[in-house]
Amino acid sequence: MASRPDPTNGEIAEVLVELGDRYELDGANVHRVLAYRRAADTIRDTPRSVAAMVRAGTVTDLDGVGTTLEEKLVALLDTGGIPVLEKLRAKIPEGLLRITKLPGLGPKKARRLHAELGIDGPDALRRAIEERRVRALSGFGARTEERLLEALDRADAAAADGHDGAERVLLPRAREIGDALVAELRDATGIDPDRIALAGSARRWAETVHDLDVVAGADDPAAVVAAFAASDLIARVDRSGEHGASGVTHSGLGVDLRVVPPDRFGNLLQHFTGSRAHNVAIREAAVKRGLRVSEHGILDEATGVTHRFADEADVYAHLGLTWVDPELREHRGELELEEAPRLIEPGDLRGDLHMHTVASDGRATVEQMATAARDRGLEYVAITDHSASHGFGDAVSAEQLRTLIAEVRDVDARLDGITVLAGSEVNIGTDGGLDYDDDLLAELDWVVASVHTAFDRDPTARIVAACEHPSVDVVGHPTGRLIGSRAPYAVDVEAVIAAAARTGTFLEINGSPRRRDLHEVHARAARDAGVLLCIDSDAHRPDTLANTRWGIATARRAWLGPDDVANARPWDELRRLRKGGR
DNA sequence: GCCGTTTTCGGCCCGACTGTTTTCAGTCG
Repeated sequence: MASRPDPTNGEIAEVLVELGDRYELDGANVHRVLAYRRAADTIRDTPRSVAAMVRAGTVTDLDGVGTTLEEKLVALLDTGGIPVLEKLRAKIPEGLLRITKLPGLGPKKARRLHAELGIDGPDALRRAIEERRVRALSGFGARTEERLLEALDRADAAAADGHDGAERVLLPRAREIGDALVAELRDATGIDPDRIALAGSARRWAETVHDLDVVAGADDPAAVVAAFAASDLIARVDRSGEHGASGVTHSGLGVDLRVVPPDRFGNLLQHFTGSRAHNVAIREAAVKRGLRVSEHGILDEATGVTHRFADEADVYAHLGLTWVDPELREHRGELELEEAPRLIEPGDLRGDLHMHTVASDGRATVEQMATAARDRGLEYVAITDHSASHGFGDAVSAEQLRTLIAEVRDVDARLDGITVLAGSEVNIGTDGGLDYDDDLLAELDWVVASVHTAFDRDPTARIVAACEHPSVDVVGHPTGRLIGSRAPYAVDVEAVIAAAARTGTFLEINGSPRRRDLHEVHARAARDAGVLLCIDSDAHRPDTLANTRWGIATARRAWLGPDDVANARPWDELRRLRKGGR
């Protein structure tokens, strides 16, 4: 019998989400639906292969995975499907799932539309509204018909534009707008600078942001709301009241503003920073102690007293929890911490070991990159242009690499205040081999090995082979994903981590905001396996040297401290840590 | 469907808003 490849954790999670969605439309108990979604979240966040855990009989070790789900996962692995999912697929039309994505239309209403009017998707819904049949149902009215028709039109328009209308923007764009808005509101109102902040996923430095949350504690909320409405950054205000407003930026990013009296700013900031899973876990734990947590305060049910805090740290203290940095608030064990970990900070980075120059596809010279890096406070950089097989006319032949090495040596000798290292970002070939011969590679101070071609040609074996090479210091962007546009290669990250640990190879956290590769979950697993991580900019111009900030964000979300990061060390220390102590 | 300092059954996080209703269910974040 032909064996099928194991589903990835992401694929397993998708199946469970679909099961939850279809169960919900089938009228299942809401907690059962929630159980599927929670298990999906846990599985998506698990760094090890969940398929392997299922085979080993240990999958119920995961939070929220019990014997029933285990049975379903066994079936998924053995047969490629889950019987009840097939039944639900036959019973619940695909189009019904689609219309629950319309704002204002949830599973309960969709279920009734299906049961009572036979509506099985967007087209049937539109027809029923046009024939005024929807308003005849109890609980529906003319206003609901109007809103649903608008929502259908917007969904069609978004589809015509080639997206699904629920876009997430990359963090740098979101933070640029969010930080500017916060600064503007602060300047316009004279509010205490410690009582206004960007919250939500932007404050957690997530990879992408769905909308911005701005929270404030002010004695005069109306002034903050007025400043928001007057801001040039806000294209349209959709709602406005005495406690806040919501609107849309010129680029279509939604913004929610909430304002409370200063004495409860800490509660508000905690609530809107999230994540949802973090907050749910906090509230569940609090309930067991007779406390009810919300954005308005912490209610002690025994005394009836609501405790409010101006500072977020006091919210955590009152709940008996360790305050942790926002980047950790993803319900990945942070609530069990007895002490907040010292996370890596931008100032901890001493070097940047992945950047390009005009020798390949960069825009600046070796000297310009080195000078810019020095001005940013770095002690050392490695110049790592693409290697001989890169193509695009940007390839660096062996002869050109020798010339480049000489140029780097020259710049290093002339420039004070920074060490400039000769390196390369070497392609890993389809056979796992590298572009330059071993003697030339051995001349380099620093070698990044990356997959840039033939992503479907066994990337795991090729990367593992690169780890075995004595001159390879680090694997660059190990999974090759581009956030929102390209899935990771089918690489077994566990196997790569194991190979890196065994061979003393470092793994990169590429700081390009659309890469952030390794992902935080894998970076954390690598650290736990004893692998050192490199946080690099992959800069192609002087200004993108700043991309290490996004790599730092991923590292912090991976719980990494300075000791876990190779280039948080002085070069003299790091050079001795390279494999073989070269 | 999961889970246990309320422990193998009976619960399971919180509040605002909306539109539909005359007190609330559904949706959303």
